Amino acid sequence: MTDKKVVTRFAPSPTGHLHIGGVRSALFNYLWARKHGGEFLLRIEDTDKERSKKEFEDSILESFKWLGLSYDAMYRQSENTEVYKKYLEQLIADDKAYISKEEPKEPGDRDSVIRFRNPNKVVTFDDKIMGTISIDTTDLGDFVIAKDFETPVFHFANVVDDFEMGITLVMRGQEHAPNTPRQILIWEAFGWELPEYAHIPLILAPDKTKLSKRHGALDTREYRNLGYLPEAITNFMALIGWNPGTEQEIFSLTELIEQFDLARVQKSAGVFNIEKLDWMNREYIKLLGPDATQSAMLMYIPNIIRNLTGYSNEMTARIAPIIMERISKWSDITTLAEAGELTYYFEQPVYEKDALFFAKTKLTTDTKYTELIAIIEGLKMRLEALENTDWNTESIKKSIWDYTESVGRGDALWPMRYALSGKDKSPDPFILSEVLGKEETLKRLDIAIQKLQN
RNA sequence: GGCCCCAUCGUCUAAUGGUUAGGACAACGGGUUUUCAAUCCGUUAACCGGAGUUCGACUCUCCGUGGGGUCACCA
Repeated sequence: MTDKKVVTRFAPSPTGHLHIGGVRSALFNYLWARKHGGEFLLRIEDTDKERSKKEFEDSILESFKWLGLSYDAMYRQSENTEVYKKYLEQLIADDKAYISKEEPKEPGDRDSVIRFRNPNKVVTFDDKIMGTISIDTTDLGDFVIAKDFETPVFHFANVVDDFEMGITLVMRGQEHAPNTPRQILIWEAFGWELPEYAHIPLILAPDKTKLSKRHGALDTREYRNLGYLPEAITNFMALIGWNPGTEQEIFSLTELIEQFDLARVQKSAGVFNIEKLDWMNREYIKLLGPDATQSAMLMYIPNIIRNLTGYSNEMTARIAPIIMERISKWSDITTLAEAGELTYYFEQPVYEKDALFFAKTKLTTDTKYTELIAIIEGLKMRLEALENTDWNTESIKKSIWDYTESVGRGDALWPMRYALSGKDKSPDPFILSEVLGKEETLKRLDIAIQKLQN
C-alpha cells in the first residue's frame, strides 16, 4: 500500500451527539490524513433506522464545524442500500453467506436473516498501535450480516463502505479491536485487499472506568457552551494517547498535523483530566485579543448583573481584562458573577464600616475612626487633583503612592480598595479606580467617610 | 465466565539495557504584594509483584495480580 493515497474516515452513528471520545478518534483520523496529503471522510452510519436521528447527525456536523475538522466528503449509509444489496447477493451467490430461518428471540427479531458462513479460523492482523493480534473466530458462529437485503448490519455495511471508499487505514477506538476479526472475515470472503488497522486507546473517566454520562459533559457541544475554545479541545484531546516526544504541550491544529505520528500513539487507556483541559484552555484564552475577550464577556455575563440599575455594556467591556485574569473558560464569567464577584463594578457595594480597617492596622484603637477618615480624606484630596484625562492605573498609583507609604500602605490601600469593592478579595484599588472612573471613585470614598462618621 | 488488550508520580506522559527516572496539570511552600487573581521560584510525588535473561533491567521473557474492552437481528 506504500504508494497508495491515504484515506481515513470517521464513522459515527447518529444515535447521539458527538461524544468527546469520538472527537479524538475523528481528530486522529483527520490528522493522519492531512499529514499525508490524503483524504479524511465522514460517514454517517445510520443503518439502525430506529435509533438514528437527523437531529443527532446535525449535531455531529455542527461539532465538526466548531472544532475546525474539515472533511473531504460525507456519506450516509442509508443512501447506499443498493450497494449493500449487490454485495449481499454476491456473497450468497458465492455461498459465503446464506438466508437463514430464525426463531425470533426478542421483540423486533425477524424470522429470517442473512448470515455469514464462518470459516471458523484464527484471524491474525497487524495493528499499527496494538501490534499483532490473533483471535479465534470460531465461537462467533455464523454471525448475522443483514436483517434482509435492504437492512445490512454494522459489520457488513462497515466493511463494504470501507472498501468502496478506498479506506487505507481503519482507525477507531480500542473497543472495536475484538470485532475486527469478523470484519476481516468479510473482507476475505470478497477477496479484497485488507486496509491497515489502528485501534487507539480508550479514554477513561477519573475513576478509571469508561467515560459515561454520569461523569459529566460528554456531548462536544456542552464544551462549547461551557466556553472552551475548540483549539484547546483539539490540543488537549490529541495529548491523551499521543505525545510528540518533546516537551511541547501547546499545539495548533497545523502543528498537530505536522507532528502527529501513529508510531507514538499510546497502547494504554488515558484518563480525561478536566483540570489540565482548564489550564490549557486558559493558555489559549491568554492568546486572544481584546475584541474576542470583550465579546465573550458580553455573551457570558448573566442577567443578575445585566438587571442591575447601574449596568452598562461599556463597563462590562472595560472590566474584561481584569476578569480574563481569573477564569479558565468563558462560563467562569457567569460563575464569578453569580458568586457576587462582579456586582461592585456596577453599583455601590454594601458593607460594614469596620471592614474598612486593615487587618494589621497601626491605627490607635480609641481614635481609629477619625484617623481613618483623615487617611481617606488624604487619598481623596490627591485623587481630586488628578486630571480626568490622566485617570489611569499608573497615574493613580503614582499620585497616592508616597502618601500611602507615609501613613502605612495597608492602612490606606486596604480601606480604599474596600470602599470601592466592598469585598475582602478584589483587584487592587488602582485598577478599580480606573475602571470605576474618577467621579465614582471619589463618590465611593465619600460614602466610606460617611459610614465612618456614624 | 471465554477471548483480546493494557500496566512509570493523583492525572497526561518522557525513557527504546547503563539517567540523581525528565516534563506538564494538580497539590503544597515561598518571592512579589493592601486582599484576591496573575506572575516568578521551589517542594512533595512513580517504575504493580515475583521469577528469569544479562556484567547491568522501567526497558527483554514467563507467571501472578490489578485494570479495561468485547462477546446482539447496536454501532
